[in-house]
Amino acid sequence: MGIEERKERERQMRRQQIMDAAKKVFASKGFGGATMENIAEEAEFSPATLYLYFKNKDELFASLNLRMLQDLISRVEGVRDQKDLVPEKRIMALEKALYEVYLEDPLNVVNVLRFQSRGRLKSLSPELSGQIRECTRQYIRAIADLFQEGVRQGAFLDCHPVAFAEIVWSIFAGLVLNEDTKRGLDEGKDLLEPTLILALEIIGRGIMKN
Amino acid sequence: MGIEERKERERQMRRQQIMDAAKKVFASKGFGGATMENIAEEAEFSPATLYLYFKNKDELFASLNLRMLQDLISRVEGVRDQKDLVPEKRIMALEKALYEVYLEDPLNVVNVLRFQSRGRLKSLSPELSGQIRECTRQYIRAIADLFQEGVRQGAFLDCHPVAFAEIVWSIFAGLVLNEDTKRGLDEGKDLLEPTLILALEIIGRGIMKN
Amino acid sequence: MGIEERKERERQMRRQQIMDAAKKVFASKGFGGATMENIAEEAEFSPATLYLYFKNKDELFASLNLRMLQDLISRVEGVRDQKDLVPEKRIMALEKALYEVYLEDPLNVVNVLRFQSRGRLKSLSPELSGQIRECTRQYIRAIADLFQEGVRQGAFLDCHPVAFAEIVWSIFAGLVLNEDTKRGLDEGKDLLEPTLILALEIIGRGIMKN
Amino acid sequence: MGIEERKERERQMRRQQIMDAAKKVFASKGFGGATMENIAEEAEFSPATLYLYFKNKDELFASLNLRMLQDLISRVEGVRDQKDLVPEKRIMALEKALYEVYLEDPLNVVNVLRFQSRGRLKSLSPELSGQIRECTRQYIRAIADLFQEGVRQGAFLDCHPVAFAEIVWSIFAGLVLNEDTKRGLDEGKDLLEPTLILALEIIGRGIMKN
DNA sequence: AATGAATGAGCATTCATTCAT
DNA sequence: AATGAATGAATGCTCATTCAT
Repeated sequence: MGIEERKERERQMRRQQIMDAAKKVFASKGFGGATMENIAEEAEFSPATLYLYFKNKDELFASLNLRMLQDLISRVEGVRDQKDLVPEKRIMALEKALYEVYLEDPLNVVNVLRFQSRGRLKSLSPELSGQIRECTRQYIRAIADLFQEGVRQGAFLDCHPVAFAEIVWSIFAGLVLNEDTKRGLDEGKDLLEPTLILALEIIGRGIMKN
Repeated sequence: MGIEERKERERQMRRQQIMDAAKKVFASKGFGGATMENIAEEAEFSPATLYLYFKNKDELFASLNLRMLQDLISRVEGVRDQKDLVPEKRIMALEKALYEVYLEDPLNVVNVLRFQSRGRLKSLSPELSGQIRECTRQYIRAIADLFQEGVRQGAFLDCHPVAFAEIVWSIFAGLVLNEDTKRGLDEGKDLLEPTLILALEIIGRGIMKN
Repeated sequence: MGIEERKERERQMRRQQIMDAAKKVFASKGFGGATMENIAEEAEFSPATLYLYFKNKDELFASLNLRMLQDLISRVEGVRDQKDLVPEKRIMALEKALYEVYLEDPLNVVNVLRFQSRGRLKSLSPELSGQIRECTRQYIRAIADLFQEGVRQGAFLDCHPVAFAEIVWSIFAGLVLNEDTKRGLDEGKDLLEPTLILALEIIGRGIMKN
Repeated sequence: MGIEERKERERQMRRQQIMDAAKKVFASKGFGGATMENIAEEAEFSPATLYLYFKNKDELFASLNLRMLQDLISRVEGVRDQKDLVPEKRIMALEKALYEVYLEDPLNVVNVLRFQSRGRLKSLSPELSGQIRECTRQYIRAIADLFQEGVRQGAFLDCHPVAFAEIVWSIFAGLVLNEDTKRGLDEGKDLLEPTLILALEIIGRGIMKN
């Protein structure tokens, strides 16, 4: 019925509302520093209400991760599927995709990277942590595919595509965290993009067959 | 004189003792999970005693960072100063240096990387955050120098050496964190070194002239 | 008319439904451990609906008490009214009546006994606590009457019948709780009935004239 | 050393202080109604301090139980060991002992009885719950011994002494709870003792041979 | 120098209850 | 009549930190 649908839609909107608030708060205070009350306030709900939509703080945080990962996946898969681009261009398109994910929500990307740590999030439901695991596989897979294609075309050196994907991802993650650390030390301006471009150029050259 | 020195030496020893304990505890429980009492127990001191040697938990943690950073610096500077190696070899020596830092104390490297965030760094005393800033500059500088030398010798493409240094460092950091995350998800085995080698090989090829 | 009656009947049925659910839930989790949501789920209603039939959790619980007390009263009065039995037999019939009340719903008898405490009773609405008071009077009265009759017949010693009634009731209550406690400690088997029989035999002998 | 001893003594005093406060608060609000903060206030400590002396609320409460049970045991064993009394007198001495335990702290006896329920106290350490179990055995054993002695002397009927002990204990517990319930309903005065005396007289007569 | 003792300030989470629909 | 949604108000418990001794 239309009424059922509307209810469900409203429910999703409120969930979204809470996630948006959480994003802001986690971004400004970090996971440990943010309290459920902070988030509730920001979302203009009572703390108890948060628990109607998320089982606990860990799951709320993880849902943010998931959202970011899904965004990442769709962008990276987009690049993977642009089969018409020459390999070099695709590496640059990958750079762009990663950077866009970062731009979407810089602080939260940092948080996700920092907290996606072994066992740090203790009370995740199996489903959620399964989904996160799955997403992680998926974007690594997409990057690997993209690279594999270049190998197939004879453009790239033939090395383990998943390792390669992890390297690309690590550069991204490492640079993002490095940027955050530097700003913690220096209040400098954001130099992520040029460095990321440079990095992927080097990588690109590095795997190009002669 | 002698007596003063001895006292100071003893003081340093106890400091060391505490740092060793802290390293263990932070490594196994993370920063947030570790309590000052846990650390005190491990160090066989009372919690109050810790505060005679470290202003607070953050600074104790940061001191650990510092130790790791100093280790890192000395190793990287060692590589920089081996002027006789050909550029390619030096990049591999750099890889080795980074990996040794990791091996020295994997869990703590992870912790350092995860927690050196904007928010946390700002809460440190000016001296300590100054020292950390200085160390960060120093190892980045050392890597940059090492690379610069290659440029000077005409072996490497001429790009911003500091950016290059950051890229190398980010790969290291990113791979280390990635490894840790993967282990949290999958309990897989440690594949850091081969991936790190591959990464630096690619990077090496990528910056080689012609 | 007929329609009104039907409505009322349906209303009573739903009330009953809720009470049945509550009985189960209180029995398995205790008063403090049971939540209104638990009960609602068991009753297949929404929590809000419970409040259409009971003012609050306390009153819902107390209604259960009342039901048990009414069962108790009718059984005890049944014994009292069996005027043809010789006094000894009537004491044994009383034992049987008490034990049947227990069998009817052991866990709830325990709950009633444990929670009918000063503090809780005072928080009930005057009507409900009045009803409970009345019931308590009634079954004590019935036991007292039963005993009084024995005195009148010259079979029993002449002591305060209400005190006697309270003693009998206390033995029952005490043994039931003791049984429950023991099971909490030892997981032993249910020895209530033989002990209850023994107790009433002793009591019986104790009040028999010579 | 004297200094060690003094410290230990002080520690015990503070523990005692907390237990006294807890006793008051539990007595007036019941277990569920009392908060750790209430107790802390009454004890003139901070809530956190309570946790230096008791692992959690359950254990604090159970420690009170233990104290009461130990008092009970020592009194009942006292009666058991007065071998010179004739059986009837010893039953009355038992009555006195039980009543004294009650007088020592009426409200808490009620609480102990109400909450010594299967599984109600969830987070007890095995030691503590073991001690409680042991105490329960001990006082039942003592009453049983006392009765057994009467059997041996040929004064009492020969029935299962432990069952007998449980009956006596149940009468006591039942009357105490009944008293509390009545006061919840009526604010009447305390009639426990005469009823308890009567009950034990009846019991006494009931088990006397001929 | 070392610490036993104490605590202030928090914080995630729960749940009985209400009310607009 | 029934309920989905929301929440106010608690509360047990933790921990970094201090300080008298």
